Amino acid sequence: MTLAGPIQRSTLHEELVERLRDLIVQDGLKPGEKVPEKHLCETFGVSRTPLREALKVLAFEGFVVLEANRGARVARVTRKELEDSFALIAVLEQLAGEQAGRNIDDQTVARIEELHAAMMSAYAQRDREKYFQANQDIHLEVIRASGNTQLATHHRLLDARVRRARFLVNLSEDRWTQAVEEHGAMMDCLRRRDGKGLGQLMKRHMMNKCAAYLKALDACPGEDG
Amino acid sequence: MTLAGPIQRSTLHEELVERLRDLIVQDGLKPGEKVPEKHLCETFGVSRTPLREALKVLAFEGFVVLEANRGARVARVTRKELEDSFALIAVLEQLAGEQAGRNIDDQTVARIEELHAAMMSAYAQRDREKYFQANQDIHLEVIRASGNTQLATHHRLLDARVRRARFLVNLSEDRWTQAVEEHGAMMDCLRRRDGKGLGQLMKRHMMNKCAAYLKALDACPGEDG
DNA sequence: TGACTGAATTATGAATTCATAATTACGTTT
DNA sequence: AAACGTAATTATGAATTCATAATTCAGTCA
Repeated sequence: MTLAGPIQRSTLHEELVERLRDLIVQDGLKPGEKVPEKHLCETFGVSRTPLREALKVLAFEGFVVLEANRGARVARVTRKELEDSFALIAVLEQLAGEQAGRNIDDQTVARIEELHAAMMSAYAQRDREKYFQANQDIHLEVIRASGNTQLATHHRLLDARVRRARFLVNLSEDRWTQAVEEHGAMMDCLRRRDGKGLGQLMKRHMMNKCAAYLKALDACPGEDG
Repeated sequence: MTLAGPIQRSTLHEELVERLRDLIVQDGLKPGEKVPEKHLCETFGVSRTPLREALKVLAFEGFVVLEANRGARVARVTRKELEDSFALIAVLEQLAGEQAGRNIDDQTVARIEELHAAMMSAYAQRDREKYFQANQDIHLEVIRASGNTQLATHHRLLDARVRRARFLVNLSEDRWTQAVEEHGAMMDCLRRRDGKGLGQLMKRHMMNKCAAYLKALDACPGEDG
């Protein structure tokens, strides 16, 4: 996982947006810290112009806060904001489930079955990394299957917003078991093309996930207020 | 985009984001047109740097699309995107209604009562301008009352996305009557603090609004594909 | 010794400059 | 005259420069 070093892509600022966001999400830049423009320019090997364009985008996404003539600070994500974001993600996933129930094709269901199997295998092996990846992919596939591109866009934004919390906490054994059960129920709905049921399960699943994160964050000292 | 913290309108690029978005929403720049950087710099009296920073933000908001080495074009909002956006707005407003039912205080209810009265009076006088304003304010108050800042942020984004459609079509007499009835029912729920009911009504209200816009756009030639 | 003032330093917002990619215009060839 | 290829023009992405706001730090005075 390389976070520093020279870069190349179509436009510098796009790449910088990704890099900086990763830096923040993966806690390379701590909340409340001011973003050191000069230093980042040197580590990335770019001038200030594309970096500042990237900061404008990140400010819009909510990862940094711009203060007039005082540059950018990494945004503090409060517990309340986390709750709010999860509440939104929950209803977005509910909608995704509902619409996916109507629009999904057999091929996509088959792909999700595969991902689900991979996830279950990762669970059996207690491979957190693999589990998270498969889990994430399943949610993304359902969202894609909803056919609602706006939904996908906003979900991506919100997901990035809570990803740092996900990075900080380790899910408990109990929650893991519960999550696996929930995913099993979701697959049942998907096989029956029961969008309404799937939507409700996904919403509930998200709310449970939120509760688990908040509980874990309580035990994580120094995190927000 | 955090709503908290000190407001800074003191930077050029922020002002430019607003101005350019208004330009697009109010059809000053037509969809598909390329954004004339140089010309806009002259009319706004700024250099290219802040303008380009603003374009990056607008690209992430979805109002323009950036093509590598070919600058920015005004995004085409297809009928499908409009439908998708409205579907999202609908579930967001549903959530807002639900949460508002729990959190709202008497003072806010009173303010909404006033706005509702103003809206009804505008309806009686067939004053579209006033009606729209009061209508918009009511929705915003409910969203604010939900206490969910993330919800407010994303709603604002989506609303801007469909605002151009709102700008283009004139609501029909029938739809107007229907909308007023729906708002009446919403007020009833609000008085009873019935969040669940309010949420359902708001969702339905939005879906009806969407249907009305799409129908009106069908009669509006040259609009999307 | 500690708080306050003002100069020096640094960082930031914005303009300008520069290199290069893309588009247009023109001339050649068939 | 039409199509292709090349040169000139234009527009774009990024670096650099510049003016100013903010911060730091030294020196002074209580």
